Amino acid sequence: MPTDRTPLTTVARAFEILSILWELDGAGPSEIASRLDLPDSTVYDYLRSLNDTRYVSRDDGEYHLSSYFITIGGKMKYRNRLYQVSKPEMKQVVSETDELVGLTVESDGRALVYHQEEGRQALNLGTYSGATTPLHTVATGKAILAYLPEERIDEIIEQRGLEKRTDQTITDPEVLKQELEQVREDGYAIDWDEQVIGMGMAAVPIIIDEEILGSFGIVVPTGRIRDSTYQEEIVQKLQEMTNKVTINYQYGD
Amino acid sequence: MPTDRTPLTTVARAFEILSILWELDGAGPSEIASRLDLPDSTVYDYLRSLNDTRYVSRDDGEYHLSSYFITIGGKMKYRNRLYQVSKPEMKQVVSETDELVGLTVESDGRALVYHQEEGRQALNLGTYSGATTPLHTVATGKAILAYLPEERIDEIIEQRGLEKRTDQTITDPEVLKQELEQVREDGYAIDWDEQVIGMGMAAVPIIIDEEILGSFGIVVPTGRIRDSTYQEEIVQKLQEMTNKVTINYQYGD
DNA sequence: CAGATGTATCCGGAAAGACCGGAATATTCA
DNA sequence: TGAATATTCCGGTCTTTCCGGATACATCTG
Repeated sequence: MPTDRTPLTTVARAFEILSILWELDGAGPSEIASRLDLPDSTVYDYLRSLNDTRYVSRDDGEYHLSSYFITIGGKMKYRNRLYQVSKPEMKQVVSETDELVGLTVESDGRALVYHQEEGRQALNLGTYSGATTPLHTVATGKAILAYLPEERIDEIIEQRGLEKRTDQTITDPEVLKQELEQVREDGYAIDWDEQVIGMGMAAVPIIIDEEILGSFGIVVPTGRIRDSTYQEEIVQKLQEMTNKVTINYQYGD
Repeated sequence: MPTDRTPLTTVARAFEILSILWELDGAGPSEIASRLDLPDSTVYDYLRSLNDTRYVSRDDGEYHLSSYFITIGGKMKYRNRLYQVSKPEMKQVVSETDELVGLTVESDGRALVYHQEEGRQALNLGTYSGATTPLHTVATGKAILAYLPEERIDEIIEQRGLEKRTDQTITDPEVLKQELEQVREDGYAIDWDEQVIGMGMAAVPIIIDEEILGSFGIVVPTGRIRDSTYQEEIVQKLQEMTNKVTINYQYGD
């Protein structure tokens, strides 16, 4: 039986400090030292070392994550095949609907807005590429959750819980599972006022080779999504888009 | 005299490995070990430790940078004041010109496209948020370079050189400095075919409290930018935008 | 402006833990 | 299926981290 070996403490600490720098949006040795209950001089050694990498830099006497993270984040996205294939289709849908269209993926048990395209007067209440939310509070998340293996769903609920965002948020695992069953039946997910009051969305899963890669969603004001004609229209657009993307993803150049 | 202490080797190596993972877009112990001339087992210890952080994950038997970089990159951008203030103005200009509008900053001696807004049929030859290029090959870069302290300019040339991208690229430091002088006189920078054939751009610096924060640029096909009427029109739009942003940056809520 | 308080940096030796050879699995490929 | 290659596991040695204490620097404060 392999003895679960502990990670290299120096590596673990380095990244712990990185995360604190991120959280605090910059800090000095003493502030971090008190958080980690380590001597200032030790933390200083780390910061000094981190500062020698491209990932951290010192401005105004504080150590920060450097803009290299923006470079990596941007390039990572740019070289992702799903993004490449999706972007033109998303722009197309925006030009037709003038709403907010997003590509969401699962990341560490949460819904990550991978990319979004905004119409001229699209509703945008604080979503952006890079934003994360609990999976169960948004249609895009539920469209993904519905196609994850049962064990993984349980694991996520276990790990993350079912945090309540608004009065509409589903907080009971059984209710959630019923809803996911419904999503699988319909082939799409809908929500309104679950994440943010006044905002609703429709979402469809992107499934390739039996595997859920993410979901496309369209965000609209709650009022409009409750209109079933408009809802149908939007869902249809999403499904068309997904079909094209699925094909291009697999067979495109 | 302080003895220049070496960075913690473990920290340096961890980030070196991170960079290799990024470069190779995923790898295993042996591949990295041979690059760094270290035993496989040592590299394994690092990968194991990195995998315990949010920054690296293991898929398909390989270790990769995780999508957490997209989260950080996206959020870092989203919480940046210059971005917040610039975005609406950039959208405005796009709606007026239907070209590609970008916000560029200096990052580690290179031009980093921090954000961009695209018109419907804007020219887009591989620029995107996160893309970097040498400063001297693009108008946005020159608009920044022109307002950096002389020492910093020399340092960048020293460190990065003046790489040739096309026949139009400036490769002589003296010629570059003359051009930067010209930029300071005019208050804007222009280029065409220096970075990519067929693409040209105009850019103006964003200066607040005597400090250069970045530049706004508009990308257009070479043909159009050579038309001096259109050039003037574009430069004027950029200057108006910069004025608004400068004011909002300082005095906005 | 001097003194006081807090923070950052520097140093060197003790103690912790990274390092790596070698063995055991796991995976790939013919 | 067997050989070859890659990954994972282990434990003792010895390099490096770690940290107390000293010093430099910055910021208040009366």
